[in-house]
Amino acid sequence: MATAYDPSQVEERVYDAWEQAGAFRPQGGERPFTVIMPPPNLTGELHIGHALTVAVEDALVRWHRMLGDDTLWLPGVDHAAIAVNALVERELAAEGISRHDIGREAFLDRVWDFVGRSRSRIAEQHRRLGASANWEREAFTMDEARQRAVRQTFVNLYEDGLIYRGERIINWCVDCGTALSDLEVEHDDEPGAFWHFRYPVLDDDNEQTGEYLVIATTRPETIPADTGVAVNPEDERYQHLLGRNVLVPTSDRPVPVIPDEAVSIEAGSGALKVTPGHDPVDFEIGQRHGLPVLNIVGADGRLTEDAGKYAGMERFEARDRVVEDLDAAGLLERTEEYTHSVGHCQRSGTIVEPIISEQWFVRAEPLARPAIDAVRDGRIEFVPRRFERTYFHWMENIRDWTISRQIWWGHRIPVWYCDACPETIVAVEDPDGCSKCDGPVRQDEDTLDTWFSSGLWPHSTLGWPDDDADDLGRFYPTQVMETGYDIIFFWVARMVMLSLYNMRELGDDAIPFETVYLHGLVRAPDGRKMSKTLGNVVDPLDMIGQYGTDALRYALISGTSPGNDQRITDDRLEAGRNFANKLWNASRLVLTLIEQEQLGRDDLALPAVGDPQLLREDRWILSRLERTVALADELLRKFELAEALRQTRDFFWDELADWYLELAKVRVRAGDTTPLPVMLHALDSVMRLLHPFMPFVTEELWQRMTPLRANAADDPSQLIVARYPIADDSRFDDEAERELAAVQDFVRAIRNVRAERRVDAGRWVEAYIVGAEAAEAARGTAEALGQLARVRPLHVVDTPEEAPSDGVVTSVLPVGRVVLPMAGLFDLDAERTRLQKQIDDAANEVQRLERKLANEQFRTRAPAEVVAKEEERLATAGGRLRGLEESLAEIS
RNA sequence: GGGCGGUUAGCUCAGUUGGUACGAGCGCUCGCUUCACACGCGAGAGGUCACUGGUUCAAGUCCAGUACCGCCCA
Repeated sequence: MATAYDPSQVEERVYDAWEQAGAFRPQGGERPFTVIMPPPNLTGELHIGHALTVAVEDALVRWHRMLGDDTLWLPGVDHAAIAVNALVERELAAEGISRHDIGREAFLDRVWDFVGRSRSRIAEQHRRLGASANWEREAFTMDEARQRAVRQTFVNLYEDGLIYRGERIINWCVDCGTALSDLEVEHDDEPGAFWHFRYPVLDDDNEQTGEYLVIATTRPETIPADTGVAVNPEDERYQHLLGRNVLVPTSDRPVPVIPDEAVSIEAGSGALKVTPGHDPVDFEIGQRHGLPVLNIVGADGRLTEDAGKYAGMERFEARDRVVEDLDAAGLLERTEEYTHSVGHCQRSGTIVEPIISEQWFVRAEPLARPAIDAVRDGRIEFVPRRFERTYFHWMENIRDWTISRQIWWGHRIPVWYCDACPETIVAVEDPDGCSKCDGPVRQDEDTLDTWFSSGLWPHSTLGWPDDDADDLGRFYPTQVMETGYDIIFFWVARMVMLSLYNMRELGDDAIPFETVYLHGLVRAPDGRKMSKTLGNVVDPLDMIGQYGTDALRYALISGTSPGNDQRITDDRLEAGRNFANKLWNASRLVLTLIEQEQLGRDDLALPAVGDPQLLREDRWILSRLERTVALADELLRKFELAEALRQTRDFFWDELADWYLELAKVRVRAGDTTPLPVMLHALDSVMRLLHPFMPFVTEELWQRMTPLRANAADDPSQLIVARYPIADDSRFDDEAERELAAVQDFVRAIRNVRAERRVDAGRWVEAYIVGAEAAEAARGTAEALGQLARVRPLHVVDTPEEAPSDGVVTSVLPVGRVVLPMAGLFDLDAERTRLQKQIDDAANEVQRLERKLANEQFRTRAPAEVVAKEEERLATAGGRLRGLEESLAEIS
């Protein structure tokens, strides 16, 4: 074996072996454990966030697979309609053509080319990350099965009156050339201006009275679309103007002054221009007062004919021109700097334009109600819990969902219009002609929001709506949906709504998943969000190249806690690599020793509980192992992955490697091979415990060790499908744990004295251990204890009187004391200072405890166990103090 | 404007039902080519748990408020 672990020698080979063995397929079992992977976008490479998703989901999946559950992790890819549409349009633009030049069919051919390449790349990257996903079931939001699911859902919703078409004010992205839902608009505060314009007031004959109504706006370019001016009905300043008209200053068009509660008296001048065609709030005001709607911004962001002299101008250019013109006309009263919230398209970053447009909508409220109930009554649980509030808040204030998009890549809306009659046909199968008059039909040009199809993911991937979908019955509802908290609304909420709707025949089991586990963002080392523009993105494949997949996964898991962001730094990756290397070397030690001793399977069977072959340190490490197994199980069940990993790591490194292997080595060198079965068993368990987190190195080492194990015949040939450890509490051994804690204390105390007194690290010194009740443990482990502390000869005695008191350095511990004759190295002053310092510490401790126990309130109100514990502490500290004082007295 | 989260060792972060801060990794100091591992071993230093007040025998942990940082929604 090499002296260091080299991931590049292992990972690819191990992954292929798993896949060839069919280990990623559901293996059968009593309970299903299903996780549907959040489908990455078809665009681009996997980023570090995907790596976290894989690390967490794969850990859960591997754990459940090893528990013997019927485990399915179903991977897939999302077609990312707007993004991919734009990407291919950019490719075309580079060739100097637009999608309209080549037509819908040719355009989609090009997209499908791209799809093929991109999907295989994503799958390949997942393999590098070690994802044990069932690739045979890989799904795509645009494949045939998913197309059927989308159409069926659309038709059902339409027939139930939950999908409608209408003219509403929607968010329009001029760059993407499509409508967007509210969620796809991101609001940012931006510096802008508040322009105060004068609107001439008219009398009853529509003649100017010479009075002006001042109106403040951040969007002067929309003035030509004003169809009213609103004031608060309570506003004293404007009572006389109600019912009058004012002149729209760009257009010399009279519009009425109307009262509306929505207008704030304090904001601006207290008068609001009403532009129903270009503002959602104004749209509602306009509806209440029957104001006409003018649309003056076109789909390309340029002003339309209705904008009069501004027609044809780009919208922001028009803004400048309107300001200039009105200023020149003396109608600009003043300009105020103003920071306001501006909506941007999530994809393109372009400022979104609210416009009136005919679109398809989902009536959300009826779908939201059962979705609220499912979480309210606990059928679905969020981890961490606090996100349920966020979910409720959104669901309870839900608005209708704009689902049509004016792009070509995506699920085309399954609606046909008859050319010969007014009939509209909504159907799963393409109709041959009009169902009413048999005339020719045209399909709606638009496609659906990507999230409409991803909202069906938990059931569409399992075969819905096919009646004979075995997977649906076997794996639905799924157990865990693991994803980022940033897509609760986009995705999680919609999966709940649409799954409950489509699967409603199942009653309480219609839920798409039982638990929603939400991870946080992975940030750059400086705490900022990673972004391509900042240039601080961490590419997971680079990290794998440098440190190995296990190290990357260790770094991600150890830094994650549900719902919280984390930073990824080289430190963590190094820690992961070092840990893998430590596992490698500990295993190398054990394998080498077994080889040297020429032990066979029969010699390596772990002795049963109570077998005298097991010494106290054997019983100790086995006890600690079983406690770690119990703890890891408890933590994993609570989704506390980082803590489970840490506890296992600590057991392995701080107890097994640092102490047990060191103790055992001494015995083996002395010709006692009985620690080897214990070492082998402990390492075997550690590999199993860690496999979900660090699958490659554990699989590799386990396979090297397992042929040696006596009960290996019960095991499969690969760790990935072996059994996860279950705590055996008959191995718990409080006595051995107490005794070994004492041994560790003795060794540490001697090492501490040596370091403090600058004894050369290699030099052997004589020492006395005064053990009291720990004497037996010290005698039993004397050989190893001497080796670890580099002590020879070592005397274990029962009372202080049996140890020398002249020229010695003493440490008094709760479990006893250590005494080191220092001869030439002895320094009386230094020893007095040493002892005095220990006395001070002990005295402080005694004083603190005495004070606490003297408090009558504490004695009467605190639980008896707590009081007893404090009393015990006092006794120990008191004993230690007396011992120290005796030692000091002897040398004074 | 509403909601949520954060503020614990120099840095990044754990601390689940209130009972001596078990803290961890990295960094720092000192010493080690100890025959598994320098991707290592041993010994150390380092914290008024943001602030104020309250509940309690006892608060990093519960309650009220303040400050700063971040996120989401309107």
